Formats: sequence, structure tokens, C-alpha cells
Amino acid sequence: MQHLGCSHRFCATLCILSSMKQIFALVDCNNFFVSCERVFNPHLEGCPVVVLSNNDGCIIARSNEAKALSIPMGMPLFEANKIIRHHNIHVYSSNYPLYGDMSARVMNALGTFSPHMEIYSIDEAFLGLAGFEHRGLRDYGLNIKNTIKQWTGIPVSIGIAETKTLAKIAGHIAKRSDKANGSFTITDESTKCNVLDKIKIRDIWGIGSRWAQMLNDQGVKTALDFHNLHERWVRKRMGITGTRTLLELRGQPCLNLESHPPDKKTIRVSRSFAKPVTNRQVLRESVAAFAARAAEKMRRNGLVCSTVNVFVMTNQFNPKNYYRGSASHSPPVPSNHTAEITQAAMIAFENVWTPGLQFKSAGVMMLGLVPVERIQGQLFFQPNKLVNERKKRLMVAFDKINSNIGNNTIRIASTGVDNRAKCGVYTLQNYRSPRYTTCWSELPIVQA
DNA sequence: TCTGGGGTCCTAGGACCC
DNA sequence: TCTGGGGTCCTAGGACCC
Repeated sequence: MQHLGCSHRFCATLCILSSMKQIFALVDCNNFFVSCERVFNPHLEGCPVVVLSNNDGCIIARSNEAKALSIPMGMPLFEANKIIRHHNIHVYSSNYPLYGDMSARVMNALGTFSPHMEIYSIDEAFLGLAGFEHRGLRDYGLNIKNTIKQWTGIPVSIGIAETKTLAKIAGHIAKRSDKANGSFTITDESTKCNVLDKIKIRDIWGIGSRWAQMLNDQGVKTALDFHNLHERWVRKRMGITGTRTLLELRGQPCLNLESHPPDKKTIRVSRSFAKPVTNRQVLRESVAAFAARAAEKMRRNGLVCSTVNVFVMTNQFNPKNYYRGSASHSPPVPSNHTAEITQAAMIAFENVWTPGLQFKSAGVMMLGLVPVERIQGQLFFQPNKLVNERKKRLMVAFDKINSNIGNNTIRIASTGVDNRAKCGVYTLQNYRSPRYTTCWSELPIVQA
């Protein structure tokens, strides 16, 4: 956020970001996970398809055909089973190695259309198109859409406007309107008002279910209604976040393009178990495996953490016996070393373990993350440079072995010697497709 | 019976300081 | 008996996102 000399905090956060007119393009992959499956299984085209969350718990992606059958986002699989059988819906477990790789291909292709890009999520990116002629924007969007489809097989929709929030709304129209054909621009006031009048309050980026309910209760039903509210009222009821959304809808950019992702502030690894865990050793080994995985993530991001938090939970959908325990422990110095992080997690674990409970999920959080080169020195603790260098080299070798030969080829003993507690073993994945692009033994086979 | 995982920001209130 | 004013930092909880 740029600061244009306004000292008041509120003004500072709302100031217009640049004197030059911004243009944002939101590129959104259509039903991304389903589209990834379809690239390698073209016969799924035109069929209802859903993709499940980890542990085959909920439906987290749906093809248009599945949406037309009124399957809501997040529906638990057990509730959907009847409709799945009845309509012969194709079901897939989530296959993150495949989706991550396909995402990288899409993002690489998008990078050729603008030097200014923010990768917003696995299936979305904003492009900065400031300086482009308004008249040519929609065609540019169509060009992007066709190129991505041709290069990667993934269908995308493009929304173009002067703020991110409006670009999101343009993307919403691009995806749903036949006339838009996948690319829609909002660059003039009358188009904007026409469009906002048709957008439900819940479909505005930044307005979730709670605020939508509150606004609906106040008679604010459409994006246009919201757009016309008094700024003071919004500030009072929805804070600075809601006010930013309001101003963005009015064409005043409050959210900048984040070309370089800011450093992470927390890293979390957590899983729910396929079956409740009552055994101390099994839970302990799982937490150790999560900690090891988190340490690996920190190393990949060049970060160290000062505190390790461990949490364990019983079934959250059973409020009667619900228990959530959480405890933290700090390693002597900030670290991303697997052994040190795991050790800290094991100490914290002792404070959350409670016998006699049925644990349904557990996880670890790395807190106080800082870049590895900014570790704070300690007055009474002089690190041994030689030891440090050896530790670092050990972790480099550790990561190299696991990346070249396969995850968990080498691991720390507290995650379980019989390999049962490694990440994912307790997770159901009954419907996973092959890792077509990231695993030699699962490459697609082309028949002559 | 079966209900994901990983993040962010903002705000209010308490502890603590001088 | 009477007991200030102003600031920072931390944390928990609530909202949001995909």
C-alpha cells in the first residue's frame, strides 16, 4: 500500500494508489480441479464431475453439469452419495501434485501477457494492464483465454476493470454469460451500474455469508445497493475492510497488485484422520510427521520459526464431547531444522495429549516466521559455526533425497519406524487419478 | 457412521510501561 | 478517603479468501 503523505491511518489505507489509471485483469480457471482431470480424461467432457477434499470428505470442485444438479460447494460426500449414484456423477479424490503442476503451466503461460502479475491462488491470477487502450481490452482477454486453452488445455475466464473487486465481478459475468464468451470488461459507468444491479450481495469479493446476511437484513440486496450506501455507515458496520470493498466498487483502487508475494507469517500442516485416533503413540507420530513436513515447507520458503504450536481436536461436529487442545514450544534458537522443529513439537505435544479421547484431527503451526538470513543473534548463546554449517548441509541432503527419490524416503524416527504415521496414511483417497505429469510411473499412456 | 486444508487482515480488550 | 493519561504490545476471536 503506497502512502501519499496522509498521516491519518484511515486515510493512509484508503488513498488512491497511483495517479495512472490502473487496469486489472482477473484470470480465473473454470472449475479448475475438474478441468485438470478432464485434460487427461477427455471423455469426462460434458459429464457431471466432482472433486473431493482431502480425506474424501467434502465436494470442493464441481463441473458445470454437477452444479446444474444443485450440488453445493462443500457438501459432505456421504450426503451427496445418493445423488451421485442417481446421476452417475464421476468422483475424484483431490490430486494436488497434478493440480499444482497444471497451475504452474497456466501461470507460466499467463506471464507472457503482462510483466505485472499476481498469482492469487492455485487457479487465479491478476494481470496489470495499465496503459492498455480500453477498446482493445476485451479482445486481449479473448486472446489470453484462447492461448491458455491451447497451451495447457485449461479453460479460463477473464474479467477486466479498474479495480480488483470490479475485475472479480467482470470475471463472474465472463464465466456465466454466453454473450461474453469468457471475457468481459467493465470500464464505463453505465456498464458498471447495469452489471452491479444484477450481482447479488453475496457474490461480491470480500463479502462473506455473515456480512451478506447483515446487509440483506438491512434491505441491501444487490451490489448496486451496496455501492450506493453511505461510506460512514459502511465504515461503522463493516470496518476498514468493508469500506475498501465499497470504494473499489466505486472505481477507486484500494488493493494493489502484489507482484512479489509477501513472506508468509504462519505455516500450518494439519490433517483429519480417516478414523478417530485413541492411541498416544499413533497421534504422537502423526504430529511429528506434520512438524517434519512444516520444517520442509519453511526451508523451501527460506524461513525459520521462533515458536511451534501443536493442536489436536476431537470431532468438531459432535459439540457434546468436543475438545481442542493447543500448546506451544520454542526451540532454543529460531530454526527450520527437521530434528529441532520435531523436538519442539514433541514437547508441546505432551501438553495437549489427553488419554481417553477420540482424536479426529491434529496439526502444527509455525509461528514467528522470519527469513533465515534475519535470525536474531543471542547475547549468551554463541552458535558454533561449524555445527550450524553441518546441520544446514544435512537438511540440504535430506531435501534432495526426498525430492529425487520420493517423499519420506528419508525421515526422522519419531514419525514412526513402520511408516504408518507419515503424512497422508490416515487419509482416504479412494478415487485419485494418476499423477500424470509429476510421477514417472504414472505418465499417461498413448496407444498407437 | 461419514463433514478439508491453508492462509490473511482487523478489532477489542488486557497487560504492561512510564 | 481520595487514585491520570497516554502509549505499545500481545492475543483471541471474528470476518474474509481459495
